Amino acid sequence: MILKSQVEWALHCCAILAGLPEGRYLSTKALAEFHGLPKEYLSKALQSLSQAGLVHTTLGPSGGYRLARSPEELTFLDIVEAVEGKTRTFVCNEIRANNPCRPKDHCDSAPCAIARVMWGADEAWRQKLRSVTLADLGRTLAQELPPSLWQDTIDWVEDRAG
Amino acid sequence: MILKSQVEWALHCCAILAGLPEGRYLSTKALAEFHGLPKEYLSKALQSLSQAGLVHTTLGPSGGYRLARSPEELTFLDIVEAVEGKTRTFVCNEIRANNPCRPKDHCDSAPCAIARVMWGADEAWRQKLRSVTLADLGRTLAQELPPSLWQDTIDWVEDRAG
DNA sequence: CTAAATAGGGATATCCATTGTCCGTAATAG
DNA sequence: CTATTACGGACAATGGATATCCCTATTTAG
Ligand code: SF4
Ligand code: SF4
Repeated sequence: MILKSQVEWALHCCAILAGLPEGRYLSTKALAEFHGLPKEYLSKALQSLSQAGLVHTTLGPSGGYRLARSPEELTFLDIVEAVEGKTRTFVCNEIRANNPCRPKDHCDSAPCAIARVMWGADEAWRQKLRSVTLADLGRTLAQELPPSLWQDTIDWVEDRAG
Repeated sequence: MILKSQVEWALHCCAILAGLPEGRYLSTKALAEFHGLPKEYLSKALQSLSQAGLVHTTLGPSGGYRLARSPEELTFLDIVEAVEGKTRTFVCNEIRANNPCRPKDHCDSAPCAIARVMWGADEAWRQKLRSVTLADLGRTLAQELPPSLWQDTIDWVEDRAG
């Protein structure tokens, strides 16, 4: 059970978009070149972000993507769920219904204990992702990256932004 | 990103094994019939449990599986990791290495901030699973299931146990 | 106005993990 | 000895993830 690589791509792209000057847009082409990713396929991930309403887009030359909300209001969970979907990682196939001892008219009112535990763990995972915003990530990166690399990256983005 | 169904199967089988009288064994065949699952494939899941040391096995007629430890010492995480593996759900492909601004001699000492957040969420998920034991599950089930069904199931298992 | 660049989306091919089946081998109980 | 079992290797079927290609509508640059 491994998250799709599109999740990593989307997170990186959002991290870059978070540093974009107000009102500017960055194209799929620029994002793909920056990360060394296949442009067409990365486009699918960005479309997921767009459909989820996390980013805003414009067409034409100098078009592309920008964040739809402030980095303070965009969490890791938003991005992960946009790409990976909101389905819980544990699916219950109701195999308890096959229990040969069970009377035919028996009807289960509630999800069983096993499913509840698994869903609880799933929720803990989501809660952790919900607790970190893009703004938090930006602060950490600014602290940890060598200042020159950080500045060069900002310049590169600004240069390619439409 | 969805857990394999073998995880659900393994959890259900362990729940049954937890109710097995001391020293008795329950075969793949019985477990498969009880849950309405393909015997050969369920066998793979049980082999995973065996390789992880969670269950003890014997061969021959009246052979099968029993728990290797007390239900108090067996957590959901043990079972999930035995079947699903211990690999973290977020894999880092080091796409930051493709950043065109990065000097060629640059060497990343630590995993980046994005990966750390994702791995933190993964750990929260595991921690939650680690906090529930098979004994906890047994107590919940005994409380929630209709007493007659509970008793019938115990009898069925006892009848099929070698 | 025209041409180039862009997001979006459908169709398709490839790869790979999951799911499932089959069979041979060694061990063990009766 | 015989039936039953766990175990493991080989293999097929399925489906989701990955990746590419191409067409369309829209918008900006010139
Ligand atoms: S996880 Fe619970 S609800 Fe789902 S099949 Fe198993 S017993 Fe039933
Ligand atoms: S998640 Fe972090 S370590 Fe992994 S590729 Fe992205 S930046 Fe690099």
